[in-house]
Amino acid sequence: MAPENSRDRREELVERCLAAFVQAGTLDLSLDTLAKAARSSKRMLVHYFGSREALEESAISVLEGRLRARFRAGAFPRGISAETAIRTLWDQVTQPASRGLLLLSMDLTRRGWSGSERGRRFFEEQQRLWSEMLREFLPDAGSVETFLQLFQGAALVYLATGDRERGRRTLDRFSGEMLRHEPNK
Amino acid sequence: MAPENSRDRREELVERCLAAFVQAGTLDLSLDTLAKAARSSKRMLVHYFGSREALEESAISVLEGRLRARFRAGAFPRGISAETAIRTLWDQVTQPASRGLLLLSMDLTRRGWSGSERGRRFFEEQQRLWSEMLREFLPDAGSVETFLQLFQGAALVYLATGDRERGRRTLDRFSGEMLRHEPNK
DNA sequence: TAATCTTTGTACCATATGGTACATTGGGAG
DNA sequence: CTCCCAATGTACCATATGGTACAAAGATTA
Repeated sequence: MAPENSRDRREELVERCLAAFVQAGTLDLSLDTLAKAARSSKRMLVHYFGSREALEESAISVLEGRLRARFRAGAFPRGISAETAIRTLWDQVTQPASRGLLLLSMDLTRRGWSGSERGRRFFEEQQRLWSEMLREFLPDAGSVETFLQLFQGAALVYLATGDRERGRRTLDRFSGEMLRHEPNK
Repeated sequence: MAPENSRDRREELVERCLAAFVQAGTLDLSLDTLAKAARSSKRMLVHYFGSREALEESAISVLEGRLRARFRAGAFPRGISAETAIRTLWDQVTQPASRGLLLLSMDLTRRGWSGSERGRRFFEEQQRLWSEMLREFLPDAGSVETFLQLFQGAALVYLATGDRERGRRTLDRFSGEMLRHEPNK
């Protein structure tokens, strides 16, 4: 069913653009490329969003909403062990189908450290999200902090090499450490 | 002393361009910007290197040479503890003066995961370098692998937030774990 | 129906970019 | 001195990019 009013059309366009960004693994698509991928035209993108910047902002907001839903606190069943949660996270994030999403997140993070305030905000929100989600699986704030950094390093290695195993090994090792110090509960 | 022959001039130019890349924290500088930073002209850059791509290749090679010298196996005195070595590495890498170098390395790594074969090669060489350097401080290959990923995640967080402390904390924690399992030697 | 508002295409523009053509200079070799 | 080749500047070109002008075609409303 085709969208009826202008707001619906805008929303449909932003969905399609986000899909294109995810597929490309970056926000760095020209308006023409983007429009083609979204089955629209540069003319219409500018018409509905006013500028490329505004379009990007809309797409990022939608992306953040999705990630919030997917990685919110309580996204995993309460009962499962830290090992299971960690393993599941890694398997999800490094699924081939998720690669675009991971690349796009990394692209935003990179924009953050290259000076983009929006990129920095995105990064900080993801950190917060994951921290809250992990708090119920890991024993203390320090282990959450370590996990986050280890996971990000693992993700970076995965992106650069395509090898899921390196990260899986180190995360398993991390889980093992958890166990050794917190063998119960 | 001014360079005399054509090869010297080329080398001087590549040094200056590398310095510009480091200062910018990325290879993504236009030839004009680059030329200005190198006190030369686009015309001359093309004259000496033939193309932007060749220029980048030269600069990357020089960069790799420097990193090889700085992070080679044996770069640290044999006797020092893993804690000291790790702490020193972190302090060096996150020194404000090193920020451009870190950014540039990350930029190359990103190019690697965005499809650049050269970027991938750069990344793998750095991994190899650091592995060899760390082998004499860490007890086994697994801990080296974990350390590398943790360090890279820490560096990413440092770049995105500017906060050196987060990484310092998790690396100290990692050192502590080492100690707990390998209290002697 | 007439008037108005939204949507859309086509052609265009200004700017940036990597790179080239051409002419000029300047120093060393014969 | 003259010839030649490297070095260099200026102007230029083709392409890509974000964005705009203008006009036409629907759709909506008075």
